[in-house]
Amino acid sequence: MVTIRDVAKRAQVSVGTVSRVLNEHPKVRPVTRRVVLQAIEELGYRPNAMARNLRSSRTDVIGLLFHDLAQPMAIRSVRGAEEAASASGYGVLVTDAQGDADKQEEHIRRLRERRADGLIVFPVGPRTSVVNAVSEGDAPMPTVLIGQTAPHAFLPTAVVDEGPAVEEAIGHLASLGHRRIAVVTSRTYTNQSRGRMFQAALRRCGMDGATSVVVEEWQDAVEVTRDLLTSDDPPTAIIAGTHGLAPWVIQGIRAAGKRYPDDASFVAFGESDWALAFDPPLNVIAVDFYTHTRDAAALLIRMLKGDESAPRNVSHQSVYSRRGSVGPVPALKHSGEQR
Amino acid sequence: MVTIRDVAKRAQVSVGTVSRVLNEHPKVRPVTRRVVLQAIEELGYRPNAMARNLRSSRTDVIGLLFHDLAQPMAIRSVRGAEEAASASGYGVLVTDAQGDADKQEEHIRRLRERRADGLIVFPVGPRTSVVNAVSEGDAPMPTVLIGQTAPHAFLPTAVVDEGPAVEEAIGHLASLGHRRIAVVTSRTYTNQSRGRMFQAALRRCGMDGATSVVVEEWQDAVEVTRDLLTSDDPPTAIIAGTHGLAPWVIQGIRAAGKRYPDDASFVAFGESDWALAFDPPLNVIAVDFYTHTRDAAALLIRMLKGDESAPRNVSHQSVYSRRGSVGPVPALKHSGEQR
DNA sequence: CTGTTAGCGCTTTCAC
DNA sequence: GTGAAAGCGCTAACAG
Repeated sequence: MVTIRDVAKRAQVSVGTVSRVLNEHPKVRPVTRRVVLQAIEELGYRPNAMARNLRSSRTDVIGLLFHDLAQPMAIRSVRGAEEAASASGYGVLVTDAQGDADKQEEHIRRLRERRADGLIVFPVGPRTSVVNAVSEGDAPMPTVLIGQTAPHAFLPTAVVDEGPAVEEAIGHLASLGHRRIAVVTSRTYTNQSRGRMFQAALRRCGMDGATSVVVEEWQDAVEVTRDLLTSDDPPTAIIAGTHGLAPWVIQGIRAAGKRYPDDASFVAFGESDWALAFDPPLNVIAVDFYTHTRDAAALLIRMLKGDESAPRNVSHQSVYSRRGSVGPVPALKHSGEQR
Repeated sequence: MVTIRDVAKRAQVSVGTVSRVLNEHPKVRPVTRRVVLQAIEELGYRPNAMARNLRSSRTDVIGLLFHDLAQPMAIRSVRGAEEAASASGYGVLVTDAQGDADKQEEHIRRLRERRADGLIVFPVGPRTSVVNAVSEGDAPMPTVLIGQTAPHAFLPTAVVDEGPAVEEAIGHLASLGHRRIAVVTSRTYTNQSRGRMFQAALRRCGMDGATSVVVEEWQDAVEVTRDLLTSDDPPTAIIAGTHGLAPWVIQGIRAAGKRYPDDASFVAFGESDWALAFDPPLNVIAVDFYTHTRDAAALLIRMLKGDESAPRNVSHQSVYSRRGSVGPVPALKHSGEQR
């Protein structure tokens, strides 16, 4: 392996000088600089990041910890983080808690051992678990939380503000006469604060709440949806709490012998190209996780660089997109089957 | 920061001994071991991976380099690699070449500087570019290529064997009378060897080739598909060369005022839950990239651990799933519109 | 401007 | 079994 000493020898300078040109220190004579650069070139020298890390106690790596990497939004987040990180010379270490708070803590612990410079977390379970894990030890690990609903008191947060979009969606349903709504969610993504916000919105629109079903595996949503729709008192609208559930809910609607939006309206959280490919296309409540996580990573990196003017939180609003999967409740249409 | 010296002091032993218990060296007296462990516990000591790395010249990190992280299969691969790595105490650094061979080389260079222990690459452009970049310098970086069609001569390869599935799909189409096929692919995923294999299969089935269109952006597939289908001599079957294209092709079919499978058959490369949610569901040619990349990562890790009995390549076959998006060519159905 | 030097925290001989 | 000591390759502080 070719080290900084080899370069120094070849360039007839000291290692200190080589280090200086490597780190773009201003006080290096242009001639010296050129000689060193040439030696580096000739030797094909690559600085050893490990040694550099040890010395500077930085790794230029940020951790990206997911509650569940199987969520369709995850890939957009990975891309966003990778893009922001890459642009600043950082690397992104991706880990997956698989919906398990214990795994989440274990991953945080590992990332601390690896001395990741910072961390972005999509939390699973109570946030305190994350807070404890990142602040464990002497120096807490700089962390940006991906926030559900509200910023966190201790940790900088990239908040996904779903409130207005949810209100709008519920209002839309209410205006079309819907009173009985069912929400299907997955075990790996149960967001309590969203649940509360949701219930509040429902009440405000004159509904007394929604049936909520949590499925273990996404495909279980087929059966769950079918049963819901074929029950004695079926909901008139179904909401998929996570984008991964949407294709299964759609199959469930079909399995019940129904169609949206005529027999039941359908709204999904999350967005994908597929939502537009259906006929009619799907109404969704979604935030752009690519941008969101890119901004979260950018914020983290500003923090890491000691940028005092960095904001404490960033926020993006979810948007409710009206397409074709929501319609009036069947009862209100009476007979005559329009459309 | 609490270091190994602090632990040694507290446990009244030397740093060497602490290091030994840390590394589960067999020759440590159980009593000593316990005392050290206790000191570690009390001090909340976490070994510093950077120092360890420098000393052992291993980082326990593998790089995962994508040709295009926006491909829907990417997330499955990330999960597979993360799972295999995590299970063996490795971390996964994810990078994205965004369809650009130069970026690919740049990322490989960066990963070498970071001293990633190994690398998994979904190559973009000529493989030689990857081979050069990983073998640059004194010690080549252990690398597993994700293979398109065939294993590589120099690098261990995780081969996606698409041959039989493609043959079967083409045969299926041929048996239903299809003679004019169009393939829509994306700029960021153009696989030359697949193209050749494809043409060979077509010829074998008595077709003289397929129209092939490369789109710049996925959504361009809408227009392209519509134009194809409304031309004077439209293809009777459309193939989406990448799963990300499928929803757009579907929209294109609709934009042309047509329906699959009646007016044109449709097959997509790649798989997703959405393919099952359509009515009728989509025929696909796909390999399980979760398993595939998990196995690729496992192979890499075996290599890194010096496992001589590790196979040189691994391989998974693509599968052609017949669902409902392929039917007889319109002309053969004459009038009478069955179904 | 440049050379010299002292470690960063850990693993790993080499003695005892 | 355990301790002492020599660095891994680099950065930064201090002289000059």
